[in-house]
Amino acid sequence: MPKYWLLKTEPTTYSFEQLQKDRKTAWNGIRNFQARNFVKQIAPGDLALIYHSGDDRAVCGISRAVGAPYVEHDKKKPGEWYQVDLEAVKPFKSAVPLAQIKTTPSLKDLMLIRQSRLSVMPITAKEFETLLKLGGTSL
DNA sequence: GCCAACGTTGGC
DNA sequence: GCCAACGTTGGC
Repeated sequence: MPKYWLLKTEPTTYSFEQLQKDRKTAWNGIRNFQARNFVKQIAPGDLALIYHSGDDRAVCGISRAVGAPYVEHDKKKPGEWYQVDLEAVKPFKSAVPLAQIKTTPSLKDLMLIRQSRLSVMPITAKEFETLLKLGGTSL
């Protein structure tokens, strides 16, 4: 069984649309211990929803991990950081805005809401399904 | 090791 | 533009 994740990105830096164009990318640049610990737990085949922070503030598509996480070194920030390769699966028919997430009772426990700065977080299968439904999309 | 100052992220 | 939350840095 795949696990489910929510990955946050600033769309002016790297957007889901860009991932669709690239088809596959190394999801990197994570420099936060809590987020890194989650990245290490991502397994090939896991599904990750992509959330745009900043002006969009919406969940806009589905991606899949295509390999195991691997080490990324950073001279400016010593330590072992991790990245993972993702492929675009499909965009949401309609993006699910943060405001809607906040008013949806079954999504009230999303870490996104409680800890807005965390960039990688696990979500439950139920939360994943709920978000897909709100986005008018199925796999 | 503590804490104040500062920087960054992200929402409003 | 502002503020809250959190992380980082540097003085002691």
